[in-house]
Amino acid sequence: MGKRERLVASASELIHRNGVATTTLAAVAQAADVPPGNVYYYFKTKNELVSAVLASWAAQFEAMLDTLADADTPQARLKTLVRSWDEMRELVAQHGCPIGSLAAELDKADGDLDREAARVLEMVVGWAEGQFAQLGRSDARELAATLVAAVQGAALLSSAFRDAELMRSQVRRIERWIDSID
Amino acid sequence: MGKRERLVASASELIHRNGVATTTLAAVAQAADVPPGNVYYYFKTKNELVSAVLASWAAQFEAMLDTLADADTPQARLKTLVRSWDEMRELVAQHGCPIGSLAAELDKADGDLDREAARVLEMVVGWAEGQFAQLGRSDARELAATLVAAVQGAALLSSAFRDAELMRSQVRRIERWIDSID
DNA sequence: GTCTATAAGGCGATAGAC
DNA sequence: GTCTATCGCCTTATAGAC
Repeated sequence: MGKRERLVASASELIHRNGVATTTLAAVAQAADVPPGNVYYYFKTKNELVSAVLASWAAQFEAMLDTLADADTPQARLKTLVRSWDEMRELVAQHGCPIGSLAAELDKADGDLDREAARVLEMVVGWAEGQFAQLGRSDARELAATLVAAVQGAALLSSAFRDAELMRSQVRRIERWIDSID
Repeated sequence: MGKRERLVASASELIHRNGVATTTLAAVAQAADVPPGNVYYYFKTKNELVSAVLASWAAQFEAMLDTLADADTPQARLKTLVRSWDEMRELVAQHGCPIGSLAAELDKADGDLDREAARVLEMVVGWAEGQFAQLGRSDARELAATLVAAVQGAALLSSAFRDAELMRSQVRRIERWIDSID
């Protein structure tokens, strides 16, 4: 793994754990085993590094879409997506949803990183909307928002209460809700 | 309004808008019209100020509970609570739910402010649980988590997409869900 | 092309003046 | 009891050495 790649991976993890504001470039460099201060050779500013982290989450979501293509029905695909938050529930209970908590923090920062974070969330909502549309629902957009909001809200409560089981039970509930839709 | 009170009010607003990490004590002092650096006379540390902000949110929620006592049924009380996020949807679309986004940020900070934030959220979930219990539901805790998660998730998406209507339509949806419970 | 030394600025916090 | 001047630290970013 190249140095630039290692920096993005380290930044992703540290930002998920500590947030953008608290994560220093020195800490990212150390975690990535790169000389401190040298980060600027790969990224002109800290924001550019955060931008690369967001792009990495977007890529990870697109990779997941390939896995999802295996499932035959929209319902099965939606449930597989939702289950991915359950699978990482211990991590979610500790630091929240990586994308959701990052989007929430960047919303309060100035600059336009918040728009990039919104675009990643839009990928998820937009894909879910497509699945509901395949089910013939004219309110597909609202259903997609409901789905993603349920996941994000559960992740927020799960991390606030440090309760991984809350994430689990809410994901199960969302799965039943998906099954109830025709 | 005394200086201490003004400081807490200014801190609440600035933290909601910019987050804890980015909000400086100098900015809080200026907004509260208090000499800069003088904040330390009223609060020994920055964390103590944030703690006072959390206590102020807790007090505001308890004040709302008095209003809620007017409603006759658990359903009516729950819907009135949920509608309060709809009423401040323009603010939510800009900076998210004040309590939810604060809890999310503090979760990533060290110290035990995150536990205080969790306690405020627990007040809300615990109260909702009581309402569902009055409806005779044995799964009252899970229903309460579902309710608060739906609100918090909607607030997160609403602010990420800067879409106040998303908050509105999701609140309406939650109201219909409350009505469907017996 | 890769890395290091250092600068510039801003922050929370303190000590002590009024 | 109230406020001000200032310290010391940390962080991003740059200039220039290897």
